[in-house]
Amino acid sequence: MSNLELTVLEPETVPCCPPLTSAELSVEDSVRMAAMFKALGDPVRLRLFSKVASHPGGEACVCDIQDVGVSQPTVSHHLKKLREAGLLTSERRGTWVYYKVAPSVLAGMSALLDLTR
Amino acid sequence: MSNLELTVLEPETVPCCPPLTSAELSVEDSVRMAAMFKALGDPVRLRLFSKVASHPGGEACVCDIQDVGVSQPTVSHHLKKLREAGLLTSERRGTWVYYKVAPSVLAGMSALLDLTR
DNA sequence: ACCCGACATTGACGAGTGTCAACATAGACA
DNA sequence: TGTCTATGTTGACACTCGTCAATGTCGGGT
Repeated sequence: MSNLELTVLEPETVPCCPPLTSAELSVEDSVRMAAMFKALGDPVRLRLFSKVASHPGGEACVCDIQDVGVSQPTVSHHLKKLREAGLLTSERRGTWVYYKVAPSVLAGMSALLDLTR
Repeated sequence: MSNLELTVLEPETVPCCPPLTSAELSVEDSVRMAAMFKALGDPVRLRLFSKVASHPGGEACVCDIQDVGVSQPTVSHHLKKLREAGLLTSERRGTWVYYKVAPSVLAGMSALLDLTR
């Protein structure tokens, strides 16, 4: 199931946009990128994302990262949002579900904010 | 007046955080950075920010960028949010108010998302 | 078959957000 | 002073969001 979502998001691995300082964002790009920024625009989600990104191997199961001060359903809800935004992918292995970052999308966001060029 | 706000935001020019992939974000940092991501998490705001950032000289008056499909008060409202998030600074020169990007803050966000190191 | 632990979904609620019309303010210029 | 233009503020409204309790689902073990 989560594999299907991953497939859907795959085409977006193409580098999104030139740096913000070099050209004005198109309407469609602004909608797409704003959705990603929005996903990181909540402290709990940003911490969850940070925990996954900094975890050894670049992936973590929910049990490793769910200590963020909110209830388990809320954690699950936020992880779903991050997945839907294309920032995380999930995979079930036995009892646990593992989340990992979607590196190409992150690189796109970084490039968008790059000021050096 | 806007100069006062600029002064308040000045201390945040210190590079915020290590890259997300290298260490887990602290609670306070996640609150602070999430507020910035949140400010860019609306398509209209992201386009306004893009228009300012890509404008020659790195600054633009409202009249240059207000063609984003919403009313003038809404544009003003969004610019205020971007200012409060520390992403833009404003300065009145005669009839027009000029907005420019706060480069150090942007650099901090870019560094946070940097995957190369 | 049963239970238990890991994670997701549903439904509900208060708080926050984006938007506009109406109005206010501040400079420039006659 | 008065008027026009540029921009900000206020108040209201529909809608979205973050959160939790309750419940559901899926796998592993006994």
